[in-house]
Amino acid sequence: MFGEECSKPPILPMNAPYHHGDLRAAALEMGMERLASQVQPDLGLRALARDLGVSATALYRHFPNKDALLDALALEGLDRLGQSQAEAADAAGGGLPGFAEVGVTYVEWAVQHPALLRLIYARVGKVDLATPDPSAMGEAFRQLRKGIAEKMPGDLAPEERAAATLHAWSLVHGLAMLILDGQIEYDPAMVRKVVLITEFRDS
Amino acid sequence: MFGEECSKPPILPMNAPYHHGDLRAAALEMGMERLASQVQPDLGLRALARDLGVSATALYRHFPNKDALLDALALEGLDRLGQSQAEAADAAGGGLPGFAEVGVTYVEWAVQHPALLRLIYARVGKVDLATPDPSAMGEAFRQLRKGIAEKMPGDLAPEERAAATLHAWSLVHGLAMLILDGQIEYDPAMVRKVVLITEFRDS
DNA sequence: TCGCGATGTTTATGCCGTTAACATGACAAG
DNA sequence: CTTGTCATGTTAACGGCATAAACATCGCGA
Repeated sequence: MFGEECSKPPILPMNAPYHHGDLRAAALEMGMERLASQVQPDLGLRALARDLGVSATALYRHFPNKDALLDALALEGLDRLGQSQAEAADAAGGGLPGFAEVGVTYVEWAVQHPALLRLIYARVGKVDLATPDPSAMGEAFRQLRKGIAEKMPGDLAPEERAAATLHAWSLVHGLAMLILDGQIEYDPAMVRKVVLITEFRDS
Repeated sequence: MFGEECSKPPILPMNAPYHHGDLRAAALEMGMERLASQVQPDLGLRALARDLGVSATALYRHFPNKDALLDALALEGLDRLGQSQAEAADAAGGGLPGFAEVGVTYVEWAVQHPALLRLIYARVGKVDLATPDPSAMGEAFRQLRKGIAEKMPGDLAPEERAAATLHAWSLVHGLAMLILDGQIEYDPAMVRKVVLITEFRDS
């Protein structure tokens, strides 16, 4: 396979319990690394398998297809995003300033994890919402939305509240996307200012 | 090629001046058709060529590569979007209500041309902004931004004005993207309400 | 000890974008 | 009218991709 003599794997740890150890985890880890370090990461099954020192089709023992692997990565990213927002909400304390801080955090997280955020929305756009599909993907996103709605302060009427939540989410998402697409340069002060325009004009 | 007898093209018009007539225009037209009628259009060179009744590599006489074809389609879409917004601005008259109407129009256009809007932003994200690249793509987008900024009413300080413009653009873009990704259902009344939250709170 | 199932490999199929070599046919120069 | 040239289109080929099927290997439990 690799050479005529010596052990099979080149430099890999010898304590591999199975053939590889834990290929699924290794693949996800490598995928997350690429999403974190590259702007347009190559997440092809062959490329991944190659750099994992494994044959081209080995990953099919752990994922039914490429989409499943991408979904798993997007799910992990969604979890991290929600976590960052929860931390920001706690750190800022409740109220209007806290809510604004959650929005700013969304944009900053997007800037720090551009490829991952893109993957998340690329994948979430392909799940069928009508079907009662409790796939982790849809559920995680429902959680994210719920989190936003819950942190929304104020004593508005339910309808106004829904509109305000949607407004806030749209604003930070659009701002993040425009920055990621290079349409506007990232300026933390500007981001904060733009987000606060809405939040602090409230009543 | 097609048969042993009769004319070469199956049912195509006989008045084709050249081999095909105008393959470039035909390819772009078919691409736009697919972008308009399909959610996830197949814009592969082979698929396009196949349905155009032409060999797989014929398009390379008119486009250096696939990206160039996609860029041409995105450029056309960008032009149509700008046109829609200009019309909306005129129809609504100036002032704050007119500006809000431009925003609503952006979202509605996105809903009516989802694949095309996606293509636009997918392509515009790949142009290098730093380089003095006066490619039609970058120029068209600068025009779009300028249009938004110009229609922005009010007598704010320049800095406030910039922030408000960015705010408005982010809001409608984010709203459009969330609808396209199926995160929120399209409701014209809700869209209008959400957009107006900002515009009309302006003192 | 043995075998079975999980994991990985090999091989193959059909798609894709892209290139190079060749064919065709419209139009201009002679 | 002839001829040549260039734009346009075709064929064949290369490498890469996702995926499937058949085969190989190894850990672990009966």
